[in-house]
Amino acid sequence: MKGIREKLEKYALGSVQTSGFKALSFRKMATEIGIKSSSVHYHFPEKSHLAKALIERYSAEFFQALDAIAEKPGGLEEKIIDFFTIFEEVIKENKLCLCGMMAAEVELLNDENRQLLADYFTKTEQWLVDLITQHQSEIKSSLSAQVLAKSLLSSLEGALLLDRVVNDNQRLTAQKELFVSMLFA
Amino acid sequence: MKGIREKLEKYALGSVQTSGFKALSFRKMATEIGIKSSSVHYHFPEKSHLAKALIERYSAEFFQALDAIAEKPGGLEEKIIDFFTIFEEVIKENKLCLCGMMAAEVELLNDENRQLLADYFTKTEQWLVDLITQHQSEIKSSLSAQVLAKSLLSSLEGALLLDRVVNDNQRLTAQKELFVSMLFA
DNA sequence: GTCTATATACAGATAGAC
DNA sequence: GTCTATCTGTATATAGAC
Repeated sequence: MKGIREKLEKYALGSVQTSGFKALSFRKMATEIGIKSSSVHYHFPEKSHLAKALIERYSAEFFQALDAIAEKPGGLEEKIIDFFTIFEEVIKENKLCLCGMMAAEVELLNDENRQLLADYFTKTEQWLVDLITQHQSEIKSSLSAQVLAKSLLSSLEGALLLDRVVNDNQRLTAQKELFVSMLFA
Repeated sequence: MKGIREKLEKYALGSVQTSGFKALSFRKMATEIGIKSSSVHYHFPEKSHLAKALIERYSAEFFQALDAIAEKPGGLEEKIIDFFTIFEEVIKENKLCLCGMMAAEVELLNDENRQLLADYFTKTEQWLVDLITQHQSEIKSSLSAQVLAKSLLSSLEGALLLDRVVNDNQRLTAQKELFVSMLFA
């Protein structure tokens, strides 16, 4: 079947966003999909290959969503709020951003996957820098676009991390209030 | 020996802050300290007991550091910068906050340890709320102390998470610049 | 308090049949 | 592509000697 690899990745993605990469086993994946663990190894010979596939897949879908935000008509405030919405959807499912989760486990990853993870963060920051720069006239902050971008992304990842533990979304809400107030109020 | 438990906790703390709780085994702890894994079970019958000891120990030392900041003479800006410094020391060692790391692994913890983890974050936020409220006249932000506290703590945890992956401290620096600018500039 | 020895379960990974 | 079977290593945890 062509769909098996797809099912494996889908399940693995949700599992890692919930419990982390270390806690995911080929046996659990196999049982969940209804095949044997040796068959999972056909699709992903080593677990690091699965990690790579997950980071690449998650990154591709994420940057596609960012492109959609960038291309939409509307001002910066609307686009920033759309950016927040991506993270709000994640916490609603009691998950973390895949790359935020794997960032905690970075010491367990090989060099290639560490680089893919770093790329996810730096490219997202660069997307924010470009967005802010294009709408520079709409904001009142004197901080550089670089500082705003790095602060915004790490603030959102941290808010997800803590909100899931405390079981609300107050930190995500607080971050939104703070950035909207600082940039547009 | 009385010092064995101490050595075990010290090693475990550093290991979890680096690689996470799931990746730490009683065997590694034992080998590191120079005893057998069965002896580790004498001190911590189950792994969850170790998790509890680590969270409680880390929290106690952290809140002690917060008390020292609160009792020191000086204005709010100085105290907030001292708060940042705690996190800067962590990233220098290429580690995460213990509770930030375990927040990623919260689904693997039992209810008691989840509660201890949630307490760490909410108590720290409350400490920040109290601090900000006491120095309300020194800040220029119109945001509530609650929003500022939740935003500040989660921003710092997120900055640690991302800086370790990208292998610099630019996000921690950006957060400091943003908060100092927003509150005091 | 630490040891040896062991129980039981699970991990990633591979060989070879079909 | 998936299977059975298996290898090798590791995990948490316990029993009982010293």
